[in-house]
Amino acid sequence: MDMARERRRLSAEDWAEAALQALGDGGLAAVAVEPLAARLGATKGSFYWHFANREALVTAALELWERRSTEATIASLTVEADPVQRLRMLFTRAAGRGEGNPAELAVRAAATNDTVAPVLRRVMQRRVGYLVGLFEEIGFGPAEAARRAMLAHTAYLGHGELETRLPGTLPLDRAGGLPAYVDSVLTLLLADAPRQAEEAPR
Amino acid sequence: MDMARERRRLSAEDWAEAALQALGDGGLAAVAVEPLAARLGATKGSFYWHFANREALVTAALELWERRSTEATIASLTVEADPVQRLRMLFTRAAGRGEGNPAELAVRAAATNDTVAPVLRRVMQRRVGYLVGLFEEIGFGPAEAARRAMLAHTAYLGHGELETRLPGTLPLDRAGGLPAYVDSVLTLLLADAPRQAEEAPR
DNA sequence: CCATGTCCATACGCTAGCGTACGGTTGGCG
DNA sequence: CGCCAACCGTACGCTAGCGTATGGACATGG
Repeated sequence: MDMARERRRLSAEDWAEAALQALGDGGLAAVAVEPLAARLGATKGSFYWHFANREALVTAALELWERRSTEATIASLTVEADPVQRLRMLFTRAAGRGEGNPAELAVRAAATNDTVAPVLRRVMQRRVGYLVGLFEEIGFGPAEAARRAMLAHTAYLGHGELETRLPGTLPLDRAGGLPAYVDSVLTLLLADAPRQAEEAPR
Repeated sequence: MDMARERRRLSAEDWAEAALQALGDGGLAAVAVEPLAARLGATKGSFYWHFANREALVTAALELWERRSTEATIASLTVEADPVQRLRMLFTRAAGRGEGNPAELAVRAAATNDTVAPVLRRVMQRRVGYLVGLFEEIGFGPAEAARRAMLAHTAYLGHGELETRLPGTLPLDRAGGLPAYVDSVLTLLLADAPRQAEEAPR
């Protein structure tokens, strides 16, 4: 009677992986040593061999998350040359996943935590920076690009929150569904797009 | 030597008020009986006279929050007749407060909690519903109004999150500041408005 | 084949916070 | 005044989770 639960020894990565999983499932509070140990079929003895304390585990999980978020964004980046199409891809991907991005939501929900805050800040600044570049590439001037990037980003944040936390709150059923919404948002974000180079704010 | 801490007896409202305060300050986890008792200069004996358990306290605090959020929105509503101006007011108020809305952020961060979820859902649905009505009043059809309301709402959510959690992440310094941003967002949200597409003030 | 370093289980102590039991105040009313 | 009910303090038990101590298992090279 060998269960699916294998009996091999655990590495620090195994713990970090499980921690990230738990973070997505139950929030930062769920990144707890003893529950995780039980989930992994091990005990605290194993954990405290690999990590100094709980905070180190949280840090490791966040590192994992940060790396993957960044990689994912970069992956989306390299495919398409046209910035407008890149923007469309980003929005489609962001809005597309059914249940949203639980890990990110958990990280954001724990934004007040001292371990979490700097990681989150880095990720967001990278994102906004990328978006600003995108809008500049499209042809907006620096100021207008920053404003549109910020609108795009905040809309992304709010959307993800609604999608994963309160599904069904979105009034999309009578609004043509998600694709129509993405189209609409993109249209608004690109309203009055200049051909290229600079533009003068109204 | 009479301290500022008065010695009068506490009501359930006092506890609920303190709980709401703690919620804003330290999140849902900070709504804890013993710390609050200490903060109020009382003990658990008092608390468990007024409330059955911690969850009842959380419920009371949320009730307080829900009522006030609703009242605040309604208050903003009754002043101005022009829907475009109402929208502008909403955005200006939302973006204006310096440190944001800590209580709301705490509630949203605790969205997975079973006590919190229904309250949050109600508030958000009311908000979105109001926004949809606003955009319809402006002249958009139901579907388009829903989409723009959703964009407005998600942008509001994301903005509040950034403002209170990660101040300084907003790339507004080189984008003309917050008023310019609000103008820009409003312009985009009202792009191609059917009827009286009048907007321009500075 | 056994010794050493790696990895883990068990057992323990400690803390914060929930909830209960119960006795003591306090204040208004008869 | 005196009494009853509302209100509160104190003490207690309980749980979950952190962190430590220590001995044992297990592989692997000498």
